[in-house]
Amino acid sequence: MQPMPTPAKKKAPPKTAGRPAGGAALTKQRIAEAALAQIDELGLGAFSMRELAARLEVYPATVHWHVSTREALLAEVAATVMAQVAPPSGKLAWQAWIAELFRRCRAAVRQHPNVAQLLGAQLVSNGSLPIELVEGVLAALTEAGFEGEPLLEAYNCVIAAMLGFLTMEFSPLPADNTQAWAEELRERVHTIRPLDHPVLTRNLPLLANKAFILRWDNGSTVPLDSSFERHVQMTIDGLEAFARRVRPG
Amino acid sequence: MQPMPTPAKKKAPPKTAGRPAGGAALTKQRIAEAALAQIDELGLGAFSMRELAARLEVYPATVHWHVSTREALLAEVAATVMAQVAPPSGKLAWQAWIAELFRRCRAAVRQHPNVAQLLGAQLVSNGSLPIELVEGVLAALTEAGFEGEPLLEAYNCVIAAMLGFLTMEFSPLPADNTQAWAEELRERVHTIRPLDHPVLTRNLPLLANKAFILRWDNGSTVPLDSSFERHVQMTIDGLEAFARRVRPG
DNA sequence: ACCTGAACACCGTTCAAGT
DNA sequence: ACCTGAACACCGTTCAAGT
Repeated sequence: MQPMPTPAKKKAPPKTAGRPAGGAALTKQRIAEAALAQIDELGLGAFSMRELAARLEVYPATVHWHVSTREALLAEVAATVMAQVAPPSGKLAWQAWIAELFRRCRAAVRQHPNVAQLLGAQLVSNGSLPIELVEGVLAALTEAGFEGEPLLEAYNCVIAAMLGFLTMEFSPLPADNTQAWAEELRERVHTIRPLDHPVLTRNLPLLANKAFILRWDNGSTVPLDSSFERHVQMTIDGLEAFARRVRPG
Repeated sequence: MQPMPTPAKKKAPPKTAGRPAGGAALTKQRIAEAALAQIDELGLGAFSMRELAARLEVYPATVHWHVSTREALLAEVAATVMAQVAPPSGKLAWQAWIAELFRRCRAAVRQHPNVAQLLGAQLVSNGSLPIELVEGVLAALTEAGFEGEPLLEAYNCVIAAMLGFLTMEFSPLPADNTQAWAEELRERVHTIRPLDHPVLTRNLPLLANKAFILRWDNGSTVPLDSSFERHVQMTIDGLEAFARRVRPG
């Protein structure tokens, strides 16, 4: 089998350079959508610029003409997924607004779980999240009574709580998912020595594959619904306690 | 320049197959250490098995004889970094134990910030964290009065709070760090429209490069010390509120 | 302005063969 | 058991050249 220079996969029409005659010109938007689809299907680990180009039936260099870099494209994808997460402002009390934000954010990530690792674990992607989200959180926290340094701290805690949990809940399995690894971890979890780790041993049925570090499936297969709800509640409780410390009475 | 088959970088001694005569045999441990050093220097994005092999002065295949896969090696590295984070048990009240755990964990990650993204954002690495950490958190939460389903929930909230924050604080910059991106984000942050985002605008000096989503440096350059301390406090306050809900009185 | 065609400098992993 | 030497099947990105 000789190398295949043509990007087209089937019945390759004779291609020529220059802007295509049909209105189907390639745009940054279309590329980001195709990238998201590819990531949804295969995961971020298997995502490649070359295969993306192949699906769009263009040469790899063409994609680069529009997006500059792989990292920038992924940031674009992350931004797309998170575009609509901020609830409308001015309708809810600050506690309810934050709870709503958390839930909407999780809903968005659940539709595209493979982008989760971009959100918290890449500064580029993180930096491309919608500014409405930032403004909304700040407004809610201001309503809660925070200002100055405590406002910064509360804001960071909220964002970390939200994106941090989701990053972990949907963190990807090993690429070579022949379950060999899952079997090994399952084995490891079930052969814990009772005398050294009594609490863990006692609660094993409760924890196995449902608790962080003890999981071999991620949130796509085994969602952590109740833990997430509790996390929302804990975050708000924590914020209220913080507010009381800062502004007593 | 012709291809360089020899792995040795300088004054290549004549190499022969088979176990080396000198006691300097390659081990999984030594490989993991070298990998960690390489990640510390160049970042996870620039880490490669081939360069690792070159530094160890062996062929790439030799590394694979010991570690099976790149992902497994990275999990090993993560485990190494987190090996000693769990505080000794039985000496501290549960609140103090958890606070101590958070701080020790952050101290460990600060020494090797480039492994941060492994901890929360990869199920393999997450699954290889020390079991003492798990047992310790469970013991603390049991002392706090949690059992059954609430114990699972509280545990997940604690782990997510801890690793989630650190994953975000130390999330890596773009690989091609010619500051072009940083300049762009800085620009974006400083040209926010005041009428659309009043709270953000008003607090910009406080937030710029110190708040998530508004940063162009990560925790290695601009540590979020006070926010992290607050996060510890908020987590414990949240847990106490949760405990009160579960076990009133 | 937008795309082709080809090249450059890399990857992780596998495998027969050596000692 | 442990390692060499080479190959396989990929990558992201760049660049001259076309239209």
